[in-house]
Amino acid sequence: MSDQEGRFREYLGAKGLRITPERQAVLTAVLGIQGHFTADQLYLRLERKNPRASRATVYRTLEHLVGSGLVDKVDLGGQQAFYENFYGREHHDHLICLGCGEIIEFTSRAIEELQDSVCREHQFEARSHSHKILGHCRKCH
Amino acid sequence: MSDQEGRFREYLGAKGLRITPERQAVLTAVLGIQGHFTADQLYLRLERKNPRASRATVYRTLEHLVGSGLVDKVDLGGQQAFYENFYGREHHDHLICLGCGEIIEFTSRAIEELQDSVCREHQFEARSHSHKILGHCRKCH
DNA sequence: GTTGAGATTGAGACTAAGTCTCGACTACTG
DNA sequence: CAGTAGTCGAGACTTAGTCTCAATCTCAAC
Ligand SMILES: [Mn+2]
Ligand SMILES: [Mn+2]
Ligand SMILES: [Zn+2]
Ligand SMILES: [Zn+2]
Repeated sequence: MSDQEGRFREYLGAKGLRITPERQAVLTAVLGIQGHFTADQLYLRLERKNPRASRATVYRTLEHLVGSGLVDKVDLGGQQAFYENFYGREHHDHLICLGCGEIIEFTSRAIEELQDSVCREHQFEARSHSHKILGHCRKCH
Repeated sequence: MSDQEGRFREYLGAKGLRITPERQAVLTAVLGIQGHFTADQLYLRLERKNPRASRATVYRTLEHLVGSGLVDKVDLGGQQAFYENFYGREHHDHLICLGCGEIIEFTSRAIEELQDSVCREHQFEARSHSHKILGHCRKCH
Protein backbone atom coordinates (compact mmCIF):
# COMPACT_ATOMS: atom_id res chain seq x y z
CA MET A 1 0.00 0.00 0.00
CA SER A 2 1.49 3.31 -1.08
CA ASP A 3 1.77 6.32 1.18
CA GLN A 4 -0.94 7.92 -0.88
CA GLU A 5 -3.28 5.01 -0.44
CA GLY A 6 -2.62 5.08 3.30
CA ARG A 7 -3.32 8.75 3.46
CA PHE A 8 -6.53 8.39 1.51
CA ARG A 9 -7.79 5.56 3.70
CA GLU A 10 -7.00 7.54 6.78
CA TYR A 11 -8.88 10.53 5.41
CA LEU A 12 -11.90 8.46 4.49
CA GLY A 13 -11.91 6.64 7.82
CA ALA A 14 -11.73 9.85 9.79
CA LYS A 15 -14.83 11.08 8.01
CA GLY A 16 -16.84 7.89 8.30
CA LEU A 17 -16.54 7.33 4.58
CA ARG A 18 -16.05 3.90 3.08
CA ILE A 19 -13.20 2.41 1.14
CA THR A 20 -14.74 1.10 -2.04
CA PRO A 21 -13.29 -0.51 -5.16
CA GLU A 22 -14.40 2.52 -7.17
CA ARG A 23 -12.54 4.94 -4.92
CA GLN A 24 -9.44 2.80 -5.06
CA ALA A 25 -9.67 2.62 -8.82
CA VAL A 26 -9.88 6.40 -9.03
CA LEU A 27 -6.90 6.84 -6.75
CA THR A 28 -4.84 4.34 -8.71
CA ALA A 29 -5.70 6.06 -11.97
CA VAL A 30 -4.81 9.46 -10.54
CA LEU A 31 -1.44 8.20 -9.35
CA GLY A 32 -0.73 6.98 -12.84
CA ILE A 33 -1.22 10.38 -14.41
CA GLN A 34 1.57 12.90 -14.78
CA GLY A 35 0.86 16.57 -15.15
CA HIS A 36 -2.46 18.32 -15.23
CA PHE A 37 -5.65 16.48 -16.09
CA THR A 38 -9.37 17.05 -16.27
CA ALA A 39 -12.09 15.03 -14.59
CA ASP A 40 -13.16 13.77 -17.96
CA GLN A 41 -9.71 12.58 -18.96
CA LEU A 42 -9.63 10.67 -15.72
CA TYR A 43 -13.04 9.19 -16.37
CA LEU A 44 -12.00 8.06 -19.83
CA ARG A 45 -9.06 6.19 -18.38
CA LEU A 46 -11.26 4.43 -15.90
CA GLU A 47 -14.05 3.62 -18.27
CA ARG A 48 -12.54 0.45 -19.63
CA LYS A 49 -10.77 -0.72 -16.47
CA ASN A 50 -12.18 -3.08 -13.96
CA PRO A 51 -13.34 -2.01 -11.49
CA ARG A 52 -14.48 1.09 -13.32
CA ALA A 53 -16.13 4.21 -11.94
CA SER A 54 -18.95 6.32 -13.28
CA ARG A 55 -18.57 9.96 -14.11
CA ALA A 56 -20.46 10.89 -10.95
CA THR A 57 -18.11 8.82 -8.83
CA VAL A 58 -15.06 10.29 -10.52
CA TYR A 59 -16.23 13.79 -9.64
CA ARG A 60 -17.18 12.77 -6.13
CA THR A 61 -13.90 11.00 -5.50
CA LEU A 62 -11.85 13.87 -6.87
CA GLU A 63 -13.37 16.05 -4.20
CA HIS A 64 -12.25 13.66 -1.52
CA LEU A 65 -8.78 13.47 -3.02
CA VAL A 66 -8.59 17.25 -2.94
CA GLY A 67 -9.90 17.22 0.62
CA SER A 68 -7.19 14.79 1.66
CA GLY A 69 -4.49 16.92 0.08
CA LEU A 70 -3.44 14.26 -2.40
CA VAL A 71 -4.71 16.19 -5.37
CA ASP A 72 -4.76 19.88 -6.14
CA LYS A 73 -7.54 21.46 -8.13
CA VAL A 74 -6.12 24.14 -10.32
CA ASP A 75 -7.83 26.83 -12.25
CA LEU A 76 -6.11 27.10 -15.60
CA GLY A 77 -8.89 29.02 -17.30
CA GLY A 78 -10.91 27.46 -20.07
CA GLN A 79 -14.11 25.81 -19.05
CA GLN A 80 -12.93 22.66 -17.39
CA ALA A 81 -11.31 22.36 -13.99
CA PHE A 82 -7.86 20.83 -13.94
CA TYR A 83 -6.33 18.63 -11.28
CA GLU A 84 -2.85 17.49 -10.50
CA ASN A 85 -1.18 15.04 -8.26
CA PHE A 86 -0.03 16.96 -5.23
CA TYR A 87 1.49 14.39 -2.95
CA GLY A 88 4.95 15.49 -1.84
CA ARG A 89 4.75 18.64 -3.91
CA GLU A 90 4.43 22.22 -2.86
CA HIS A 91 2.35 25.15 -3.95
CA HIS A 92 3.12 26.67 -7.31
CA ASP A 93 1.45 28.79 -9.96
CA HIS A 94 1.25 28.52 -13.74
CA LEU A 95 2.23 30.07 -17.03
CA ILE A 96 -0.14 28.91 -19.74
CA CYS A 97 0.76 29.02 -23.41
CA LEU A 98 -2.05 30.24 -25.63
CA GLY A 99 -0.29 28.72 -28.63
CA CYS A 100 0.42 25.11 -27.76
CA GLY A 101 -1.30 24.79 -24.41
CA GLU A 102 1.90 24.06 -22.57
CA ILE A 103 1.74 24.63 -18.84
CA ILE A 104 4.85 25.85 -17.09
CA GLU A 105 4.96 25.85 -13.32
CA PHE A 106 6.61 28.53 -11.28
CA THR A 107 7.20 29.33 -7.66
CA SER A 108 8.15 32.68 -6.31
CA ARG A 109 8.70 33.15 -2.65
CA ALA A 110 8.92 36.88 -3.24
CA ILE A 111 5.52 37.06 -4.90
CA GLU A 112 3.95 34.99 -2.16
CA GLU A 113 5.37 37.34 0.44
CA LEU A 114 4.09 40.40 -1.37
CA GLN A 115 0.69 38.74 -1.53
CA ASP A 116 0.77 38.31 2.20
CA SER A 117 1.52 41.95 2.68
CA VAL A 118 -1.26 42.99 0.34
CA CYS A 119 -3.60 40.89 2.48
CA ARG A 120 -2.27 42.40 5.68
CA GLU A 121 -2.85 45.89 4.34
CA HIS A 122 -6.47 45.05 3.69
CA GLN A 123 -6.90 43.02 6.86
CA PHE A 124 -7.77 40.13 4.65
CA GLU A 125 -7.26 36.52 5.73
CA ALA A 126 -6.15 34.64 2.66
CA ARG A 127 -7.30 31.08 2.29
CA SER A 128 -6.00 30.31 -1.16
CA HIS A 129 -5.04 32.03 -4.33
CA SER A 130 -4.83 31.51 -8.03
CA HIS A 131 -2.21 33.22 -10.09
CA LYS A 132 -1.94 32.41 -13.75
CA ILE A 133 -0.15 34.13 -16.57
CA LEU A 134 -1.34 33.64 -20.14
CA GLY A 135 0.91 34.22 -23.11
CA HIS A 136 3.24 32.42 -25.46
CA CYS A 137 6.00 30.03 -24.60
CA ARG A 138 9.48 30.01 -26.05
CA LYS A 139 8.45 27.75 -28.91
CA CYS A 140 5.35 29.74 -29.80
CA HIS A 141 6.58 33.32 -30.12
CA MET B 1 -21.63 61.95 -26.64
CA SER B 2 -19.35 60.69 -23.90
CA ASP B 3 -15.73 59.78 -24.44
CA GLN B 4 -16.72 56.18 -24.04
CA GLU B 5 -19.36 56.39 -26.69
CA GLY B 6 -16.85 58.03 -29.00
CA ARG B 7 -14.33 55.35 -28.37
CA PHE B 8 -16.87 52.61 -28.97
CA ARG B 9 -18.04 54.12 -32.24
CA GLU B 10 -14.50 54.47 -33.39
CA TYR B 11 -13.79 50.85 -32.56
CA LEU B 12 -16.89 49.64 -34.35
CA GLY B 13 -16.22 51.83 -37.37
CA ALA B 14 -12.66 50.63 -37.69
CA LYS B 15 -13.90 47.05 -37.85
CA GLY B 16 -16.72 47.64 -40.28
CA LEU B 17 -19.25 46.99 -37.52
CA ARG B 18 -22.46 48.98 -37.21
CA ILE B 19 -23.70 51.33 -34.59
CA THR B 20 -27.09 49.97 -33.62
CA PRO B 21 -29.61 51.00 -30.98
CA GLU B 22 -29.03 47.71 -29.20
CA ARG B 23 -25.29 48.30 -28.96
CA GLN B 24 -25.85 51.79 -27.69
CA ALA B 25 -28.30 50.53 -25.11
CA VAL B 26 -25.77 48.00 -23.87
CA LEU B 27 -23.06 50.64 -23.63
CA THR B 28 -25.33 53.02 -21.76
CA ALA B 29 -26.34 50.30 -19.33
CA VAL B 30 -22.72 49.32 -18.75
CA LEU B 31 -21.76 52.91 -18.02
CA GLY B 32 -24.48 53.06 -15.42
CA ILE B 33 -23.13 50.13 -13.45
CA GLN B 34 -20.56 50.50 -10.72
CA GLY B 35 -18.35 47.64 -9.68
CA HIS B 36 -18.28 44.13 -11.04
CA PHE B 37 -21.22 42.69 -12.90
CA THR B 38 -22.20 39.58 -14.81
CA ALA B 39 -23.60 39.36 -18.32
CA ASP B 40 -26.89 38.26 -16.89
CA GLN B 41 -27.17 41.19 -14.50
CA LEU B 42 -26.59 43.44 -17.44
CA TYR B 43 -29.22 41.65 -19.49
CA LEU B 44 -31.75 41.99 -16.68
CA ARG B 45 -31.22 45.73 -16.60
CA LEU B 46 -31.77 46.00 -20.30
CA GLU B 47 -34.73 43.70 -20.48
CA ARG B 48 -37.32 46.29 -19.60
CA LYS B 49 -35.66 49.28 -21.24
CA ASN B 50 -36.35 50.55 -24.70
CA PRO B 51 -34.52 49.83 -26.82
CA ARG B 52 -33.76 46.52 -25.19
CA ALA B 53 -31.25 43.86 -26.18
CA SER B 54 -31.47 40.11 -26.21
CA ARG B 55 -29.21 37.90 -24.20
CA ALA B 56 -27.30 36.99 -27.37
CA THR B 57 -26.74 40.63 -28.16
CA VAL B 58 -25.62 41.39 -24.63
CA TYR B 59 -22.98 38.69 -24.85
CA ARG B 60 -21.94 39.76 -28.31
CA THR B 61 -21.72 43.42 -27.39
CA LEU B 62 -19.75 42.73 -24.23
CA GLU B 63 -17.10 41.14 -26.39
CA HIS B 64 -16.85 44.28 -28.47
CA LEU B 65 -16.67 46.41 -25.36
CA VAL B 66 -13.83 44.29 -24.09
CA GLY B 67 -12.19 44.50 -27.49
CA SER B 68 -12.37 48.26 -27.43
CA GLY B 69 -10.85 48.40 -23.97
CA LEU B 70 -13.90 50.00 -22.37
CA VAL B 71 -14.72 46.96 -20.32
CA ASP B 72 -12.52 44.45 -18.60
CA LYS B 73 -13.51 40.81 -18.28
CA VAL B 74 -12.39 39.52 -14.95
CA ASP B 75 -12.17 36.01 -13.69
CA LEU B 76 -13.39 36.02 -10.11
CA GLY B 77 -13.96 32.27 -9.92
CA GLY B 78 -17.40 30.88 -9.60
CA GLN B 79 -19.10 29.89 -12.80
CA GLN B 80 -20.02 33.22 -14.28
CA ALA B 81 -17.65 35.66 -15.92
CA PHE B 82 -17.53 39.13 -14.41
CA TYR B 83 -17.02 42.40 -16.16
CA GLU B 84 -16.19 45.87 -15.01
CA ASN B 85 -16.05 49.30 -16.47
CA PHE B 86 -12.46 49.92 -17.37
CA TYR B 87 -12.43 53.33 -19.00
CA GLY B 88 -9.80 55.52 -17.39
CA ARG B 89 -8.81 52.80 -14.99
CA GLU B 90 -5.69 50.73 -14.80
CA HIS B 91 -4.94 47.09 -14.29
CA HIS B 92 -5.56 45.66 -10.87
CA ASP B 93 -6.19 42.31 -9.23
CA HIS B 94 -8.71 41.11 -6.65
CA LEU B 95 -9.20 39.83 -3.13
CA ILE B 96 -12.48 37.94 -2.93
CA CYS B 97 -14.26 37.34 0.36
CA LEU B 98 -15.67 33.84 0.70
CA GLY B 99 -17.95 35.08 3.47
CA CYS B 100 -19.81 38.05 2.08
CA GLY B 101 -18.63 38.09 -1.51
CA GLU B 102 -16.99 41.46 -1.20
CA ILE B 103 -14.41 42.20 -3.85
CA ILE B 104 -11.39 44.26 -2.90
CA GLU B 105 -9.12 45.57 -5.60
CA PHE B 106 -5.38 45.78 -5.25
CA THR B 107 -2.44 46.89 -7.32
CA SER B 108 1.13 45.96 -6.66
CA ARG B 109 3.83 47.28 -8.89
CA ALA B 110 6.28 44.97 -7.13
CA ILE B 111 4.24 41.87 -7.87
CA GLU B 112 3.84 42.86 -11.49
CA GLU B 113 7.58 43.29 -11.81
CA LEU B 114 8.28 39.93 -10.26
CA GLN B 115 5.82 38.42 -12.68
CA ASP B 116 7.75 39.94 -15.52
CA SER B 117 10.95 38.44 -14.28
CA VAL B 118 9.33 35.03 -13.87
CA CYS B 119 8.28 35.29 -17.50
CA ARG B 120 11.72 36.37 -18.58
CA GLU B 121 13.27 33.40 -16.81
CA HIS B 122 11.03 31.07 -18.77
CA GLN B 123 11.30 33.02 -22.01
CA PHE B 124 7.58 33.42 -21.84
CA GLU B 125 5.78 36.33 -23.49
CA ALA B 126 2.97 37.30 -21.15
CA ARG B 127 -0.23 38.50 -22.74
CA SER B 128 -2.41 38.81 -19.65
CA HIS B 129 -2.71 37.42 -16.19
CA SER B 130 -5.23 36.71 -13.50
CA HIS B 131 -4.30 36.92 -9.87
CA LYS B 132 -6.97 36.43 -7.29
CA ILE B 133 -6.80 35.78 -3.59
CA LEU B 134 -9.67 34.07 -1.82
CA GLY B 135 -10.25 34.40 1.89
CA HIS B 136 -12.15 36.41 4.44
CA CYS B 137 -12.44 40.15 4.65
CA ARG B 138 -12.11 42.23 7.79
CA LYS B 139 -15.82 41.91 8.56
CA CYS B 140 -15.98 38.16 8.02
CA HIS B 141 -13.13 36.74 10.13
C1' DG C 1 -20.32 -15.52 9.97
C1' DT C 2 -24.64 -12.70 9.83
C1' DT C 3 -26.90 -8.57 9.92
C1' DG C 4 -28.63 -3.90 9.49
C1' DA C 5 -27.73 1.03 9.39
C1' DG C 6 -25.94 4.02 6.76
C1' DA C 7 -22.82 5.00 2.91
C1' DT C 8 -22.19 4.46 -2.10
C1' DT C 9 -23.08 3.58 -6.72
C1' DG C 10 -24.51 4.44 -11.77
C1' DA C 11 -27.79 5.97 -15.17
C1' DG C 12 -29.57 9.53 -16.67
C1' DA C 13 -32.28 13.76 -15.67
C1' DC C 14 -31.14 18.29 -14.70
C1' DT C 15 -28.77 22.99 -14.38
C1' DA C 16 -26.24 26.97 -15.59
C1' DA C 17 -23.62 29.78 -18.55
C1' DG C 18 -22.81 30.70 -22.69
C1' DT C 19 -22.74 29.83 -27.96
C1' DC C 20 -24.82 28.97 -32.33
C1' DT C 21 -28.32 29.06 -36.05
C1' DC C 22 -31.07 31.18 -39.23
C1' DG C 23 -34.78 33.85 -41.22
C1' DA C 24 -36.25 38.57 -40.75
C1' DC C 25 -34.55 43.15 -40.36
C1' DT C 26 -31.57 47.38 -40.74
C1' DA C 27 -27.40 50.49 -41.06
C1' DC C 28 -24.59 52.32 -44.10
C1' DT C 29 -22.40 53.25 -48.88
C1' DG C 30 -22.72 54.80 -53.25
C1' DC D 1 -33.11 55.07 -52.15
C1' DA D 2 -31.35 50.53 -53.27
C1' DG D 3 -28.30 46.84 -52.46
C1' DT D 4 -25.23 44.60 -49.47
C1' DA D 5 -23.48 43.29 -45.52
C1' DG D 6 -23.93 43.33 -40.86
C1' DT D 7 -27.26 42.55 -37.00
C1' DC D 8 -31.08 41.04 -34.51
C1' DG D 9 -33.88 37.78 -31.39
C1' DA D 10 -35.86 33.31 -30.26
C1' DG D 11 -34.77 29.35 -29.02
C1' DA D 12 -32.07 25.10 -29.99
C1' DC D 13 -27.79 23.44 -28.58
C1' DT D 14 -23.38 22.54 -25.93
C1' DT D 15 -20.55 21.69 -22.09
C1' DA D 16 -19.18 20.78 -17.49
C1' DG D 17 -20.71 19.47 -13.68
C1' DT D 18 -24.48 18.33 -10.08
C1' DC D 19 -28.41 15.91 -8.43
C1' DT D 20 -31.77 12.07 -7.78
C1' DC D 21 -33.00 7.68 -6.37
C1' DA D 22 -33.46 2.78 -6.33
C1' DA D 23 -30.31 -0.95 -5.98
C1' DT D 24 -26.13 -2.34 -3.80
C1' DC D 25 -22.33 -2.48 -0.79
C1' DT D 26 -19.29 -1.71 3.48
C1' DC D 27 -18.27 -2.40 8.01
C1' DA D 28 -18.97 -2.56 12.94
C1' DA D 29 -21.67 -4.88 16.10
C1' DC D 30 -23.32 -8.95 17.34
MN1 LIG E 1 0.78 22.56 -11.62
MN1 LIG F 1 -11.94 45.10 -10.37
ZN1 LIG G 1 3.52 27.26 -26.60
ZN1 LIG H 1 -16.51 39.38 3.76
